[in-house]
Amino acid sequence: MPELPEVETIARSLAKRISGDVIESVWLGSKPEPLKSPAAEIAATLQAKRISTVRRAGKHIVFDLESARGVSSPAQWIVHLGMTGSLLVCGPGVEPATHTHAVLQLASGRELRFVDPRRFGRLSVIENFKAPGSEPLQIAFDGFLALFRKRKTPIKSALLNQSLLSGVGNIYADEALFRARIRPRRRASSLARDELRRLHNALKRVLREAIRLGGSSVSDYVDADGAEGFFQLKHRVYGREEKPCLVCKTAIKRIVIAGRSSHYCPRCQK
DNA sequence: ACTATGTCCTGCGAGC
DNA sequence: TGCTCGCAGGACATAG
Repeated sequence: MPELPEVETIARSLAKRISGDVIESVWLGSKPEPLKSPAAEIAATLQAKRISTVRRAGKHIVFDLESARGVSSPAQWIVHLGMTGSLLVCGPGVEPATHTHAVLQLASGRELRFVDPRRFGRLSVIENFKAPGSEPLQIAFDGFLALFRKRKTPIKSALLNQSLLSGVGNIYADEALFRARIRPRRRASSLARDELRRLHNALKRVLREAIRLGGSSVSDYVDADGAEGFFQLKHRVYGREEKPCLVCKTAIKRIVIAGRSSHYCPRCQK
């Protein structure tokens, strides 16, 4: 489900709602699948901690923890939502959704629930988490250029590689490439400097606008308040196979690159 | 070191 | 109505 704009939206709504709240108890589902750290370690790290901040790093949600007396702790709870994960703040009376894998009881009386049908999401605790790639909204153009200059892989695959850029997923890769007028199968190393300039700018514009609109709700994505995003209304190629290009009316094509569907306009994108 | 492919899961809609 | 198939916002392991 979630790429950078969706994760940013979720992190902001969580920060607004549960910053300062204290984790009183932790329940983790019996299937250990979604746990990257041992269940006992996660429970022990979260227990009795105050959530000082919630923020995004790449596609990860980072909960900064402190001891309930306010002493900051290096420990962080890291949640990766995979394809279908969601974090919901709700009252204790609300019936838990199927595929609820973790429930945190908060001192305010509310619960923070992690729900994930496909179980591609991951929970872990770690000290001083750092996402591997660069933040696309932070990296300067020189750094952006250096990431791709020597890669022979298609630019679409390079954009999805989280150790290069952190946070770009399938929707925003396609949308940025359309706006930069670059075909997804082009080898990254074949892109001229001005093409990479367009791509860098297009990616930043697309991500910023998507954050402003609360992300893309393609099937069932909602933020921690249950609110939908609206960027899906601005998609120009993603999910528009065979529909007319909004610029030139040519039918949008769908191809598969690295196992992921990729959408582009064969006329606008070179 | 880089690149391509398969696999992990459940659920939904299309087509028969 | 009920089935089978293909597809889905992601990231790893593995093989070349």
